[in-house]
Amino acid sequence: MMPKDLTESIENYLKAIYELTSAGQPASTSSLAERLNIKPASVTGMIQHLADVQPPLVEYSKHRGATLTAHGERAALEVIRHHRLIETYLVEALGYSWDEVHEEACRLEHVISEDFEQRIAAALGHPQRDPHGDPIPTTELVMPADSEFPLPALEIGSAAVVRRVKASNPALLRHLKGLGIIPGARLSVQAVSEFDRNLTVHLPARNASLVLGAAISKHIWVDLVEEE
Amino acid sequence: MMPKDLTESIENYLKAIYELTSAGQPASTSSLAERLNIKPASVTGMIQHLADVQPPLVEYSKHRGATLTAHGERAALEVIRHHRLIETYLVEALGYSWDEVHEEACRLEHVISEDFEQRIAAALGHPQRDPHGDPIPTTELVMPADSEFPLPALEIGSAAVVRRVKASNPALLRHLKGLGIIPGARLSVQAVSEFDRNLTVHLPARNASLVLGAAISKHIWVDLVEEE
DNA sequence: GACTATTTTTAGGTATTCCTAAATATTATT
DNA sequence: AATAATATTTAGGAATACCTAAAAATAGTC
Repeated sequence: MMPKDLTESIENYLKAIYELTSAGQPASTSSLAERLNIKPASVTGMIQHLADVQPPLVEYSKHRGATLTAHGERAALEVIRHHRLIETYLVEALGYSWDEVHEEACRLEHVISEDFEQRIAAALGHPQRDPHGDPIPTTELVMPADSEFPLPALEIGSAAVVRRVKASNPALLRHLKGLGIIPGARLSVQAVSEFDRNLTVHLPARNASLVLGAAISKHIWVDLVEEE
Repeated sequence: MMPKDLTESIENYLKAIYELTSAGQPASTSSLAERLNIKPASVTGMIQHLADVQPPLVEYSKHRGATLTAHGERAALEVIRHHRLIETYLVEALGYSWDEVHEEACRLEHVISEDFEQRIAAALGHPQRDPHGDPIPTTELVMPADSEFPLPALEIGSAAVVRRVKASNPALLRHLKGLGIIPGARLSVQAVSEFDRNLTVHLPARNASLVLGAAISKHIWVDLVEEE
């Protein structure tokens, strides 16, 4: 039942494929290459390897991209659970800020034991989301269902709450925290600029409005809230 | 000033050389091979590499073993500091027992950042020894001086205190804890068996005596204490 | 001091994971 | 439907860190 242990490199590929395929499409060679900072030719080689391994970790047909098999998905969720628990632990137990945790978690996620995972999960009270609001897969490796969606899809005037800030760039994260854009923040969209997709966002808690470019707003995921 | 970052493999070699040369002799190819579970031929290759790198990490002359350069020693002490701080953190903050920490620390020691190191050191109150009593190098990478010595060198009848239990085998560590042989334990040697070097050890706290074979006793390091 | 046993080194090889450059397949445009 | 642009794959290579087998050096014994 327990799959062998995978190399750090393979775990990074599986994690990247998981995230890229969450949109419903297979992960293309070039999208993987860009995300992993590896040349496309190398990605092709690794994908072919992951499809050949027994049991196969990905399903692959030439020029058509890769998706995870059930085995591959389990392995990916294991790494994602590690990553998100570690990020949470660094913030909650060691006083890191949310912009400092990504790199550390990226290195630690591949080396911690299942025992370590269980202990920090217990120490944190089995959290359901990490400091960026990303859901933490359960011990049984199920990704919790969520209902949030990217901010650009929010209707003008609807009240929403920030659920996730899907960014790892430390400077961007500090910037957003400075603006009050953190999980739990209430907001609504007042206007959309037709050509550049800039959003004018209102934050009732600060009684302030600000403008977010499309490159930022797509990383902010929100959920609808009842008006009060 | 800051040396490049070393591979996990190189860090393991440097740590092993540090420990093997602490006895005053250069580390031989075969002793390194045995400690690292690597074939001697491979060790020769790596030692030559470590001596050729700029700046050199080891000093090496053929058939005569390896010692660390100042650079190599700094790198080794960095890894050892990581290892011992992590072991301490696992016990103090996450409830591990002293026999469960070695493997976890061996993996984590290579991937934590200096920031992580500083944070756990601060969280622990900058401890001077790890759960096995081994001294933790300072932030400035100085190994604290110590006065302890192996139990077989303790004179019969002298009161001593256990300072270090230099073992990583979990079963042995559990055994010794069961016997009361942990850092801080008072003891004295009542008798030495002439041929097998077995020691009859008395533990005043338990008002009990026990016999330790030479293979165990050499891993127990003690310090003299004033009689009261 | 010669000889044997042991240790160490050299030589050549393997697996992993990346690379570049060239060839090929797909997609978009006219 | 042909062509151009883009994406992907193939082919061949490099670095790291191991391996085995054979050669060479050292150490121990008579």
